[in-house]
Amino acid sequence: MPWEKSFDESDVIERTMEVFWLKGYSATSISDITEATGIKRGSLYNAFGGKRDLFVRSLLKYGGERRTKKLRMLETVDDPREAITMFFDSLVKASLNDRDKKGCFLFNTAVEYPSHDDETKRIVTAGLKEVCSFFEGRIERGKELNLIPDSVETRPTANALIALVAGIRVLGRGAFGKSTLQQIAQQASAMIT
Amino acid sequence: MPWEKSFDESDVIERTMEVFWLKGYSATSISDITEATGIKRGSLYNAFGGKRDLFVRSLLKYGGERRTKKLRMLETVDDPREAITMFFDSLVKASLNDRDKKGCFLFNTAVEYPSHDDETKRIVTAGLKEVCSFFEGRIERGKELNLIPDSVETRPTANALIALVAGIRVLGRGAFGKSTLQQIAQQASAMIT
DNA sequence: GATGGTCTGGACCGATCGGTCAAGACACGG
DNA sequence: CCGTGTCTTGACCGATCGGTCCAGACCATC
Repeated sequence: MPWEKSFDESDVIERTMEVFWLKGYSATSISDITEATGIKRGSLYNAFGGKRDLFVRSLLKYGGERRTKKLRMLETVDDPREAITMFFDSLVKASLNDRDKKGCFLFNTAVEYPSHDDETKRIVTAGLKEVCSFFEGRIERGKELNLIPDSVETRPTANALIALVAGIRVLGRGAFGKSTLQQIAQQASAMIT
Repeated sequence: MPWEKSFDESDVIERTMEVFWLKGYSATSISDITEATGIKRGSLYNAFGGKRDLFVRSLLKYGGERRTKKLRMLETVDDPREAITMFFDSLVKASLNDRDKKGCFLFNTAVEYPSHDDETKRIVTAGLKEVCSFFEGRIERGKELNLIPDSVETRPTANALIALVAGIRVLGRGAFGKSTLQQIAQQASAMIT
């Protein structure tokens, strides 16, 4: 058979993801993507389909490579309180190092809500639930180990934590500065003690 | 002099605001606005300028009429803890009654960050600071009245509260349901006791 | 009722949008 | 070295984008 593709699909999606991540779905044009990837229009459509397909692939790649890996790694930390604290610290660190102020692809997409179809919404919701489950799991584990008091209610606290994540990611897009984000992370840790 | 405008500018901005609020800046077209307002293209440009001007006017109207009025009203409540609780309750209620899932215009805009110019960013930041100041003021007042313990740190707590507001508004756009939002609000109240 | 000013409606503008397509470049099996 | 089938390229498509413009509708003034 004939002639392989001249590019690596995963690389192209990675670059595509960064454009969508920064500008959002509506404000990103196909031309933005061809410029960012160096792939010409026709090849893009031949390889991936249309704009929506590129977006969904980007979202899935974001979830699989960034979020899931990170959460699995944190679940190996002995002290579940530390796992949660580390999660928030890395969040703040990521926001401060984020020179383009991209924020979090997942939350950005959640806010773009009405521009997206059901499949996209489902992916976003699943991603958020995954983080939520991580918090719940760590809180429960902390109770088992008597590191987190039973007075901490698992579900409400997990939900509040993910709300704080949303806050850090949204406000970190430019509205608020370093010390503010750090204080939010500090309060998050305080919720589980 | 001749002939007044056939429409009320404030009404037109109100309808325009709702379109921007729902769809965001990039995904909203001038045609969307002419359809929502019934005002023809030429008149719109004659009266307001361009798309960006319409957006800024919408943002300012949102801040002045919705946020500021509400905060002033809540500041008259005797118990500052109750003022904060009421704020979160009304937030949850608004999110649940929000059939279009518009969320909060301010946070939606904050997430659309790179599509906007400096003036817009300034308006958004000022709006968020206003809410933050409200929280700080209420917490301080609560301490004066010995209703809020001194162990509650004013600034970090205020920042965490606004992060929770962001969370409710973002997650309330469709990802999470009623009980989740209520639990977040409940945790917010718990932070100041 | 003629004049002068503002506002309205909608045709029109070039640019750009997402998407298509056909011609050519290329690597394989025969 | 000739098909055969895939991938690349850039021209091209109709639709829509934000924005402009002007003829005509309209009211106040004289």
